[in-house]
Amino acid sequence: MYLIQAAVPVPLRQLFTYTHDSSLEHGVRVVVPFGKRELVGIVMESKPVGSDQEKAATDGTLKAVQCVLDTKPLIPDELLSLGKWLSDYYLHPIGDTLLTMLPSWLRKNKSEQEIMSLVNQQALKILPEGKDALSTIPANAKQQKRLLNALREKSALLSDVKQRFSNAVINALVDKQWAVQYQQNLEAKVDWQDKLTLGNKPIASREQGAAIGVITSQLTTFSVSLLDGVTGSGKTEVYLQVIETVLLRGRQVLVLVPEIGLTPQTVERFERRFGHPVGVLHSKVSDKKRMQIWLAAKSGKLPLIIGTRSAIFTPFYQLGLIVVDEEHDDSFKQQDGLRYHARDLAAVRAQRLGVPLVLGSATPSLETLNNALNGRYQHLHLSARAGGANPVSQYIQDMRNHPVQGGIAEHLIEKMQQHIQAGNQVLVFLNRRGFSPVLLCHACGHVEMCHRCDRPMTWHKAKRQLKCHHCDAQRGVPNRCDHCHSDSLIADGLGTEQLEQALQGLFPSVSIARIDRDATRTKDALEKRFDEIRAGKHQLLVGTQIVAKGHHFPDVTMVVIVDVDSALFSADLRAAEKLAQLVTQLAGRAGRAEKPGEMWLQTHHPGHPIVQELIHNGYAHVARGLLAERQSANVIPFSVQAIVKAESHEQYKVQKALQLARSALPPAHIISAIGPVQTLIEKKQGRYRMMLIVRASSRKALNLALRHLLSAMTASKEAKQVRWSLDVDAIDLT
DNA sequence: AGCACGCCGACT
DNA sequence: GTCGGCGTGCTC
Repeated sequence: MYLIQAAVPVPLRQLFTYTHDSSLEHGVRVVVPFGKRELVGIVMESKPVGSDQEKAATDGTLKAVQCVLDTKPLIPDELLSLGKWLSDYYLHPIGDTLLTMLPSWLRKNKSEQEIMSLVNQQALKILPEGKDALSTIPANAKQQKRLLNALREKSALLSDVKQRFSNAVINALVDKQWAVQYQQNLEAKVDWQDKLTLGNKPIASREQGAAIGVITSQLTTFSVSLLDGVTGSGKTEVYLQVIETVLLRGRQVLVLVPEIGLTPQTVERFERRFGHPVGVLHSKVSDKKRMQIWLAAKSGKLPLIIGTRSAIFTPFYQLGLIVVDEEHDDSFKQQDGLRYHARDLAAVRAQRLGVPLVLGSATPSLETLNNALNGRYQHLHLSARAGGANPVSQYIQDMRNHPVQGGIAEHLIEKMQQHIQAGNQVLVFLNRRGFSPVLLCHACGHVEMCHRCDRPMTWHKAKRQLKCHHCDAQRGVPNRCDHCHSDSLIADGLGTEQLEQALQGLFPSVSIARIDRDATRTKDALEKRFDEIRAGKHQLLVGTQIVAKGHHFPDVTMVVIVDVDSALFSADLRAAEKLAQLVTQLAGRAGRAEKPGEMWLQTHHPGHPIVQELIHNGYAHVARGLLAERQSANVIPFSVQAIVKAESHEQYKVQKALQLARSALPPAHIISAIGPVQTLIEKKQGRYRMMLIVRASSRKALNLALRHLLSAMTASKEAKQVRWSLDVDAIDLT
């Protein structure tokens, strides 16, 4: 008799022990009874029954494994141990962690046969008659000729062919016996190495060459390189050439991209370069396809995987390199359930496998930049822009006492008019990230601050009060500015919708395109909107974050950033970093060499160091300045943090639960706790929300403290009455 | 998370 | 007199 410890998909931080008449390997899936239910569990430990005590348990308290789904483990040890690490680090239940990591096919009660049948794929290959026919094929059979040509060098999976050719074309080739369908075993030995088309590459610039050289000289050990290069400096070419070297050595490559960055064009570029299908993973890939790619990557059949966040959980036969493009992008952090950061996890995986990690960005996150500056990461620079100098000049619009219409300075409205009349596009950008309205003096720019925390007070319109989100101090709204005694106190609070309306009033004959999450719910709607913009259907573009990601706007010659101040005076300590990244990304994406553009930042604080640095010295300087501030305030990345969030219909319950959480923490000299304080969005769907920020100087101390907190929370009645969650390395304060 | 048990209000 | 509301408790 054996004791089997299994991870079961429930939100409980423990394994469950079952009995079985034989030993089971780690990673084997089993069906186990669980309460009144049957669940698919994953074997984590297996040992023979030893002590009498254990023997007694086998015929009493323990239940038996119901059935074993796999004859050999489908889940490799590497993933299993990564799962354990994740569960420990993010303090997330192990069963749910594995659930998040694995394709849904493995979590459902799918038999081994059913899963393995996926690796026997229908494929299409050309016959000698087909090759002969290529020269004699009638001119009107265009598609048939195209498909034959595609098959000439190598056969293709039927599912891939079907995406590009109709059934009629495929059937025609089979009927004429020019091509034949056959079973291809995707688990067969690695065979792509000699099929790659390599060497077809542009000559690298001196800087690119240097970066490629540094990375490829150490492909057999763990290292992290930050590829720090402005938009258009050719980061992708560096990736491609490094990837080529890795593939040549028979190793696989994983490329992670932000959610919005994975376009068909990107995939095509990789496929064209290497002449081999790429495994593509994102939220829209079907469960079946996902399972296929998972198996193909695991067996070594797929040389290259490109995917979003969750692709970091792909198993590999022999991984040789991980690339994370646009590493600063927040979409790499999962915001619910297992709140992992794919970029951080990429570093963990690369280290465990002893392979290099390349992080690319024009605007590196402060976490990554700090690691590059302190020498933990290699810092590789690409400064040259392929098309010459940055075509966008940046200016400050001083808003103090300046007449404003619809949130835009009159001076800029005139300029916008000129640009539109010249046949160009104008982009009006509203920065709403980490937005919390502050009380601002329109005459002098003074912002009402908390006397205790020296942080801006948040304006609560309904309660007619100012509140500090750091210490919960509050006071009434003053009538006059504390500083210059002017009575023109204003609160910013414009949304994209209102902005669009106001602009339509100002420019009645102009077509306005709104680009934000609300207007473009689906990815298709977003693509469609971008196509319209490229086609010149709209002259005025109004957008949020989303426009700064991935897309180029060649006809935009003027960019207006409406509200810089809300980022300078945000309760979110990352707001300034995000603003700097946005402005820089936008500047890189608007205009082109022969059509120089201008960018305007509207602010009541023209002298603010962040604004000044951004305009005159660029992101790299701002980022270093922000890092220095973070260091003196001893916040991330100079300390580590986690956030406990709670919500309930009753506000006092939220307070109580988080206060209990706080009281479970070690003393203040080890851990500093802030809160319970307001979340940036205080009430959502009728539920009051608050958070407790927990800071420590080391990951170890934080982890330990959170374990105390967790055991107190799971045992307490107060916590059971609220919805609560724990977010290690949290970046979301909403 | 599910899925039970359990003890109080409006219905055949 | 039952049906069903969701509070509390357990799952090897």
